[in-house]
Amino acid sequence: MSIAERKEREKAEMRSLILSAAHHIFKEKGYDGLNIRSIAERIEYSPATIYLYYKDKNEIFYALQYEAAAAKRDHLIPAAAIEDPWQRLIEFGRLYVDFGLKHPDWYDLLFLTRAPMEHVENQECWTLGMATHSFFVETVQACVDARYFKSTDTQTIAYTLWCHAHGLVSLFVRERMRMYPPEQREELARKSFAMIVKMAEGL
Amino acid sequence: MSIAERKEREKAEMRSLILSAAHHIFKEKGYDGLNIRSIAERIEYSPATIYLYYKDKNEIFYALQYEAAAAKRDHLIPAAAIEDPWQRLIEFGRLYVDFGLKHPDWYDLLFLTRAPMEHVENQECWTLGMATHSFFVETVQACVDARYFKSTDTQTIAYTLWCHAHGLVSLFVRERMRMYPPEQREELARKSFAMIVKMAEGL
DNA sequence: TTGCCTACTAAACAATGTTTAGTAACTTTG
DNA sequence: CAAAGTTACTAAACATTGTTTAGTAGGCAA
Repeated sequence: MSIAERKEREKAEMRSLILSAAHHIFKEKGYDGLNIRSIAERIEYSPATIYLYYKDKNEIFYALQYEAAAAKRDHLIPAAAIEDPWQRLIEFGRLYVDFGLKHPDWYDLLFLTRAPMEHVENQECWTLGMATHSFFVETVQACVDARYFKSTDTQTIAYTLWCHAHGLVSLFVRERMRMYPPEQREELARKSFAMIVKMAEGL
Repeated sequence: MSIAERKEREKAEMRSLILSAAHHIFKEKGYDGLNIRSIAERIEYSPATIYLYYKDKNEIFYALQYEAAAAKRDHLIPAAAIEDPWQRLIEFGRLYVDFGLKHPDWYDLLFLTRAPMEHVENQECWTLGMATHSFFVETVQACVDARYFKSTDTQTIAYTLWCHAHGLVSLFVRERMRMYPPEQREELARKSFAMIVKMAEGL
């Protein structure tokens, strides 16, 4: 069965080659510059070959989205080491915003792009995202348990904080902050983050 | 010069006819269902004719975006009548979120779509949006002036509240709330809005 | 060695944005 | 009013991009 094994390995390698090309093109040319022909050209195969390894463009897209979710998780990992739940929550939030501002393309792909959620495919990515989200909610729960808040509505607290962070990053990523001079934007984001922390203290 | 006037009027009517068709198609079939040929078919002209009235698809798109901005402004108008700045601010926020949840397509077009901001065209829409935004910031300023907050950093307060509302609507519009059962989502949004109001009280 | 099967591709198809070249009706001019 | 010019419109084509089809060449099995 060695031949079959080799073939399977080669198949996996080819999928990985395609995805890696897609990854590079996405990083260089963004969402709009990513098309099947450009991937094919980069790996020096015909466009039709791509379809032997991925059902359609969306499947490649989902795979990329998974990479974004993994990158986000990796970015947030350092927060997990912090003992104190309140400090952990703050650092988690800070890293979340930091990820969005440093990797707007990835954030866009995860949260602002139309295509991905339409069909409930892309299970792995959703699962990974949910794990990260659960870690966040658990940290809020730990804060609630330790009486860091007066409120005990973990769900609403978590959701409210998420809304703020997500809104902050989204306005950045989609360039809806034109009313503020470019050099002020990051500072405003930092101030706003500090403000929501202060506000949360009074919860 | 009557003929020239008539021609100008006819030109404006045609532009309006095209835009109205685009509007209907957008409402029925959404962003992806809106294309030049479908507009042409609806108004019973050839696709090429569209290009005699709009430079390209983006220009139609920008015009639609302006409609969305106008719809948003109209939706928020009732808040302006409220005397007390704090109550006005709350109502403004409530109506903002309400608009987003009731007209996800419009909100999407205004804040979540990639195309519009790329070139700094679409001046009128931006101007209209800025006017609405200024009204919001002025209301926050009025609250600051009336000592509703301990903080006096109007800009950061306004931005923080906007981040929350925008994040809340965005997560809805782009369906990133799958972890909550559908029937819980609106309630969670309402609770979160109430929570941010409470949090703002302590600012 | 023969026949099958796999990986791959050229070419085509379909959808959609956009341009070109031409036509018919309307308007101006002499 | 007739000739010339202009305008409004269109059919057809072109370009791009996702996707499918019909094959082909080379490895693999019998």
